[in-house]
Amino acid sequence: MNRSVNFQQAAECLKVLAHPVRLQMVQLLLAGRYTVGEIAEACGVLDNVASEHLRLMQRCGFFVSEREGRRVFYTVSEPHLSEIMACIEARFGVE
Amino acid sequence: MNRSVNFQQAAECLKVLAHPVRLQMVQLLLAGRYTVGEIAEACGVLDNVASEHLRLMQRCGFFVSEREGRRVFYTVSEPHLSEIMACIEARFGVE
DNA sequence: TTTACATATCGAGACCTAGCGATATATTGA
DNA sequence: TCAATATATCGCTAGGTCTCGATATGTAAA
Repeated sequence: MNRSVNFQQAAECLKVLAHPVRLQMVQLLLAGRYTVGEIAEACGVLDNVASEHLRLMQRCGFFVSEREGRRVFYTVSEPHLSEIMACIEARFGVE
Repeated sequence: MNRSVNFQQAAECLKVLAHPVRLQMVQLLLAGRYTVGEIAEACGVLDNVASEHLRLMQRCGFFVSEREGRRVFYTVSEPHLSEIMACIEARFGVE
């Protein structure tokens, strides 16, 4: 038993996930593809703040970005993210 | 869709989980019941450091402690923890 | 080519966290 | 009671994170 886990790397990624705004971004992007402005508005933060959060999420492989004109769209790129979010919803979801 | 989630509370608990030593503690305690000293040794940290990590885990409901004589045993008390750990192992486990 | 728009980056300040040594508390046995 | 063991707490320092306003970059429309 006790499958070998890279705790260091796992902790770094969990730390990125461990922020209320970033969790909200994950839930949003699991449902679709949105621009920085749309994400910022949905999460109630300034555009530059959203941009920095998105950059962190991108750095650890959760999201990818695609520019279209002057907009940049973000999408989920980590396959396990929906599973992890499901666990979080199971524990912290309210009826 | 988009089940309503308490992102604030979820983020706080994830932040507690997001530490390599604490992740290791979770994996250990999912497999059994151990004293502070045993946990500290297994995780390669000083007893007082382990004690502080364990207190954090206890505060957000992941662990509970039971004193027996001069020892204190810790066990997992959060039912979703094994599911969450399974997700983490699926993503960050090495073969 | 100038202007507006969308996003990204920078620098600063406030706040938080990790880990350590020292010390305190609790329990047991001599 | 005194000493030993096991755990918990405290005070400190170093380093990290969050958010903001300001500014920079990239793109398209006028």
